[in-house]
Amino acid sequence: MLDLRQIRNNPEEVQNRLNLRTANTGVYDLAPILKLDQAQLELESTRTSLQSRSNEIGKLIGQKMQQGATPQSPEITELKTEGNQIKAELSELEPQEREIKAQIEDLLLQLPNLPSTSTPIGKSETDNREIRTWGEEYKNTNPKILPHWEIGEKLGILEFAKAVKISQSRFVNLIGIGAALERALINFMLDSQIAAGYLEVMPPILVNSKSLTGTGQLPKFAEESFKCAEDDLWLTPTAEVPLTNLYRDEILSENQLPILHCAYTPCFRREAGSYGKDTRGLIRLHQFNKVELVKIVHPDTSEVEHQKMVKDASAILEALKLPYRVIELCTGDLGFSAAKCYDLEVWLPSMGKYREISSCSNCTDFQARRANIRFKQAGKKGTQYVHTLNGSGLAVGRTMSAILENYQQPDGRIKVPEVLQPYLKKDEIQPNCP
RNA sequence: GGAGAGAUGGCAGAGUGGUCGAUUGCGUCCGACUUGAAAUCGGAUGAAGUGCAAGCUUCCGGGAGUUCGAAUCUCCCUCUCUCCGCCA
Repeated sequence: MLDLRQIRNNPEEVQNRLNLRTANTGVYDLAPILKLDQAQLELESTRTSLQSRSNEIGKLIGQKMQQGATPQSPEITELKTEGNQIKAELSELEPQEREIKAQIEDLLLQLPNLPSTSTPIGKSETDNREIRTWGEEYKNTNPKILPHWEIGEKLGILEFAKAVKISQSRFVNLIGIGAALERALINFMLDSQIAAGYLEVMPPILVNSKSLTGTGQLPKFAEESFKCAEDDLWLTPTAEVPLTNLYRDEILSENQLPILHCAYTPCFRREAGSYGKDTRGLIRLHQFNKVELVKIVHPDTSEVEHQKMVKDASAILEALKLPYRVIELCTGDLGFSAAKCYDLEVWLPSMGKYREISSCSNCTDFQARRANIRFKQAGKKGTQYVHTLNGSGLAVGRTMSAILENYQQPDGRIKVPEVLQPYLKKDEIQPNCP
């Protein structure tokens, strides 16, 4: 959520920065908010002075009664009459003001974060900026390489058809060594991030509406998540939701910061509107595994912590010797809650291109404001909003697909990345191997 | 699912109609003592809105009501805990 006072005090600047997110202006319009805000302030000042007099009357009556006045005495009845008049006026004003406040809140919840001033300006993903590439020498150059879903089915470790029978398209069964490889990846990723200083959490995977609102998935992107019909619970689309909301409505002390968490969870996405895309393989499933990183930090440190988080995520790719590149998203491609975002993209030989495998966002105070996560500085009055960051470390299924392709040998065997061998207790995967 | 109890400031926990944003303890901060620290002692310390400020207003799970006046009384809802049942 954006700061209403910032909108009020610098409407043009906020509007301009919002416009950087879209090719056409007018998508985000502050005018209705400004208008409602003004009306609310006027109502508030009237209401406040009425309430002030009402409080005064209450105190006066209390005093007079203690001094011996009876409830029937003229001075008391006069005050009571005035009190009742004020009450009548307030009963008109209060609902109006509440309604306006609710409208403002609704509108604010629809607005995305302001892009950071350091985010490159651009309209779409084609304007994203490549920061660096890594691991050119590890790219698989075999011209007859099979896409991961084909080699996976051939090896008997990925199975798609029966997943459709069990649930729907966009689900997969991992079989035998395939399941073991997924587990190995999860464990390796978690162990690495724990060593990097993140505290592991295994959170609830069903989360309530407040949590999804706190991190920005609601109200705007309700159609992206699976909802449980009978309860106010949703299947979490990313562990960012439970991890960040661990601290919702809390006032932390400065010395608790930074807080670093990692978590493995399955993630669930409806993928509404992406029916034609990535229909085969592990790239775009309704359910996928992910190891997530979340940081709750002091605002002064969020940029540094963001850079570190990108390092922590890319360390996994480097340990696995998977070629990747880092791109910085432009203003037009930025996610709803992010002010600045780096994507890690892994090389997928079958597609001949890099595909997103991690997205590391600095959400500045945007989620903190929605989720009401603040901290107190010792000896300082008041509270400040923390900054929140999140990043994948990494998407497990996409990592698996990158391994099945980049480590694919001409005879169809898959070499197991060295760092995974202790986890998998194998150095290669071949057809029907146990 | 049945029965009961509860929800108060960073935490614990008092407060059953009037000056209560709320006793107290812990925590935190400042100071004294000390070579330093601990202990001890003294003082300060909730959040939010608005305003240049003084101030004013709101907030005791959420909503509605009674009243001149509600943390306190009434009703509804949500959540938590305990016991029973059921299941893992």
